This record gives sequence, C-alpha cells and structure tokens, in this order.
Amino acid sequence: MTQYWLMKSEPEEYGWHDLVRDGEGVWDGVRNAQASNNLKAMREGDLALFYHSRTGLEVVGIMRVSAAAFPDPRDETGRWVAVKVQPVDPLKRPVSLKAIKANPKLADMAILRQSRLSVAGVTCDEWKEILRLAGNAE
DNA sequence: GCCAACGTTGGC
DNA sequence: GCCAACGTTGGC
Repeated sequence: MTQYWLMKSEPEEYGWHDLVRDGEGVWDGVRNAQASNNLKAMREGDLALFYHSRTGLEVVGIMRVSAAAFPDPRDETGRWVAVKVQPVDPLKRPVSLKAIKANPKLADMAILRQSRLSVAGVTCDEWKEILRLAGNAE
C-alpha cells in the first residue's frame, strides 16, 4: 500500500523546477530526528507532495520515491539518511498554505501542527483533498 | 527582516 | 541529567 508524504524545500535552495530539470533528486540534508524517521519509513513507490517553504508557501508538485532511505552522502557522522525522488506531475493549480489552513478537511495536517517539520506524513484523505483542490484528481 | 517555535549543545 | 544559551527553520 502506497504511503503519502509531504516534503519541504525552499525554492531558492532546491525547487520543483530543479527536480524536473534533474529528472531525479537526492533528498538529503535532513537533520531533524522526526523528519529523518519519516524518511526511513518511506518505501520505493511512495508518493510525496513537493512544498515550497519560506518564499513559496504552496504545494507545487507530486513526486515519487525512487529509492528508499540510504546513508546521507553529505553526512559525515553516518547518523542521517537520504532518499531519492522523481517528479511525477506538477499541480495544475498550486495549493497554498492559506488554502490548506482554510480547508476543514486539511486542518489536522502534520505540517500545520508542526510547521518546522520538513518531512511529514499525509493521510490518504488529505492527499485526495489536495489533489482535488489542485485539479489533479483522476 | 523579524520573531516564535523548536532542537541541540554544553556547563554545571 | 538539567536547563540556559544558542542556532535553525519557516510563517508572517
């Protein structure tokens, strides 16, 4: 069964367009225990929302986990992990943080409860609702 | 740019 | 093992 996630990045740092350009990206640099546990729980084939933090404040795309957790190549301590992701589809209409907050179905999302969590789980219902708002629902 | 929230570090 | 100081993140 597919699990759903939301992953944050500042667009200036590494944005959706960078991932599209690269075709595949290594999601490294996560240095938070809770976020790291989420990375470890990911399996190949899981789906994730790409969220632009700080200067974007919106969900912009859908990606697929293409490799489960492995040691973060940029981490010398060996404590942290990274995953690989591939872009699947851009959202037809990006879903803003404001829209998420305003939607009762999304009011319990992990990123609202803990805004600093950079890798968070998304429930199946939340996933469907966001894709519906984005116009990407099948 | 500011500041609140939160995690981490280090002195004791 | 506690907790104050500090650093980082991310919304505003």
